[in-house]
Amino acid sequence: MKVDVSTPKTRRVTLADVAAASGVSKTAVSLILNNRPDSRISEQTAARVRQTANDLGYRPNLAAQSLRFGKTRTLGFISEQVTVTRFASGMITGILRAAKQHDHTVLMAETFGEEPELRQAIAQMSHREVDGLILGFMDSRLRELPGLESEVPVVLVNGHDTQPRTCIMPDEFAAGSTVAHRLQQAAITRVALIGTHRRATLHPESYPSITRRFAGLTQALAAEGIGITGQWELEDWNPSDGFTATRAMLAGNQPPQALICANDRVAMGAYQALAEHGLRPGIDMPVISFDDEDIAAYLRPALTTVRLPYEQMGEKAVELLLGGQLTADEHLVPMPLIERDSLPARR
Amino acid sequence: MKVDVSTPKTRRVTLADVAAASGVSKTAVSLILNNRPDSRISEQTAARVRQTANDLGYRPNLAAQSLRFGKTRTLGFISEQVTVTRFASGMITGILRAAKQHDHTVLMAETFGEEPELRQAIAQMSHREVDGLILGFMDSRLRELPGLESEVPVVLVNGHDTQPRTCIMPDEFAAGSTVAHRLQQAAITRVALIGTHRRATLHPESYPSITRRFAGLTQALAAEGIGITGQWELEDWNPSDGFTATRAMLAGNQPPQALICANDRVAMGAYQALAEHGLRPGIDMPVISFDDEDIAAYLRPALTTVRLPYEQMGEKAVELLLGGQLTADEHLVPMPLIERDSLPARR
DNA sequence: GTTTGGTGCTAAATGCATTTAGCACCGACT
DNA sequence: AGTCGGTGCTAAATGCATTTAGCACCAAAC
Repeated sequence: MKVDVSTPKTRRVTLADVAAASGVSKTAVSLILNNRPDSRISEQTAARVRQTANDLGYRPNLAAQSLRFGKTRTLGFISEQVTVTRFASGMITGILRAAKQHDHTVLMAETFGEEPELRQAIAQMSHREVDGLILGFMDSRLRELPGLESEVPVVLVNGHDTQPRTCIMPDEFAAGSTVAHRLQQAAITRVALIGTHRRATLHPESYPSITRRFAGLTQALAAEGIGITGQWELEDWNPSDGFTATRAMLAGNQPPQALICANDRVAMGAYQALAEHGLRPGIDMPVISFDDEDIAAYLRPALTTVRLPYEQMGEKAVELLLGGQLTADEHLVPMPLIERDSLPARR
Repeated sequence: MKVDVSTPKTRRVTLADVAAASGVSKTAVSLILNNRPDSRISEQTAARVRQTANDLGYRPNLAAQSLRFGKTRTLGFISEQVTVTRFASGMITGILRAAKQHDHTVLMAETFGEEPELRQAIAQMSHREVDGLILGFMDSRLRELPGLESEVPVVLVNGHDTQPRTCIMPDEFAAGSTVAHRLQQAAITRVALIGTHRRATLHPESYPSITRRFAGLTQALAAEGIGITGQWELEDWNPSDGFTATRAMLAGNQPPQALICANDRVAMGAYQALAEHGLRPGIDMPVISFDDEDIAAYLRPALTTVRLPYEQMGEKAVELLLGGQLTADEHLVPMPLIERDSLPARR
């Protein structure tokens, strides 16, 4: 059964239609429907026109409005990798929610991590005359943004430009304190750091997030009087890396009282290595981590971790863009501790 | 240091500018730049105009074009839950990729699973005059779509309407055969099914995907001569559910030779229960599953699973929308088997 | 009586690209 | 000489909402 469900256009109702139907000029209708303050239209006429507009189901044509105003009530979101993890999703959710609040819609593009794609997406978006542009990155590498000479206001989320530019970052440094303080409360005095980042260690200025995460951690641990038994440098932060590192750590002769994992995936690998060693994560060996990906809740015991607040970051980006004056500041968003079951209760 | 990076608009280059700069009429410029076939403009003039347009960096104003054509070269994507899992992300990626190929951009909205939000999003999008609408659902419940009397062509991804409507579904039934056949190749003759779905069993017509998944499975297993030692009904399909069910299964007296898990999260729970029982997943107990979420690759041993092809489904949605005649058919997209390490090699 | 000030409304211009209808000119043919 | 058919181009209309400038009318004020 082939049913054609493509639909022939019925002509839409225009301002002129409403004007004709209510016997006034287009001007009058426009003034009335937009509630222009000093329009001096009689309340009678106004009521009649409003009624007619309503009956006819009139909605102003957005293309026409855009043409007049040079504004589209649209925001562009260009993301490096939507595909990867829950991160971009959180960002999208925050952006969508905030945009809706401001009666804006969101145009999406993805660069798949490629620079030409990024350039093209930026061109595409400014061509579409978005009122603001949000660039979301997945790792916070410093970068030079191509093709951004255009006139669109821009906010970077989770990344920096070599130019001064408005950007939004998670407060990784403070997160270090959060973790150290929490460990101190659990009366832990010796920890192992599973997973520093090789490239970040080599080029700290290129990986501000990771660098701050560990700087905050080291400083706060020292302040709380917690010793570091060792730290393992990794190329990547996937479960298999965490597994290898933890295994190596366990083969050493300096057993820590708890594990700080670079992120949740590393923690997952740590769980696997601990299990292999007959150690129960969270009981025989407390674990705390960063990010709060989906898997954090899936692990057994569920992982206590410091959340990357992507949703709030997305919201904030919209607020800044639509809220008026954009200044080239860096905005830090706090990272909340998500208490689950991999770290003994405070005492 | 406060640097103002909001940017005052520089007037954009219009067709009239190009016309003036090259000393011809707007008509001529339009004809030339759009390569109108029988425009009878001399090649000399054309070359000159093209040069000027290029020098000035002229780009046609899309609002003006939309106004004329009533087309926006924009697709709307309304998703039930971007937040949840990699699924919507895969869909987005596919849609974005295909849209770009057709030189369209994508407007996003999210319903957060609420019907009023869905209705509003649909209204919003048709108001924005999108050229097509993609509705993406996360569970494939049959549903009645609100506020869809409008004139926009629509494709549903992973869901059905009570109206005849174009929709795209994963080929769950065939996936059942894939799994059964693969098990047969591994010489397995008795399996346990971890996780049928309570609500889906009660209302099969409301959960076509789940229903088909198990119908395909049951039928194909029978055809391959593989026996089912038992199946566990679950309320939800999260790791904790899989854990509970597998534990119950292990307490029984009919040990299977392999586990078929309802999805990857269930499989993750099954891994945990097996480990608790001293059984090594994939070695002492082969496991196969459905979906191919991120965790499938993270598990140890990595999980062999049948992928939900969301990316292809997103692409297909765009192709159908932009490819001309839309018919109210259901399109099935094959689900590929992703071989990893939780099922012994074929022989 | 006529200037002043409201009041209630409208014509026309604007933003920009596209398209229809058609003008002006030239060479060729009758 | 007059007509026909090209060729090369243009003026004006169109799509739609908003805004500026201003018209027509009436009452009050001088």
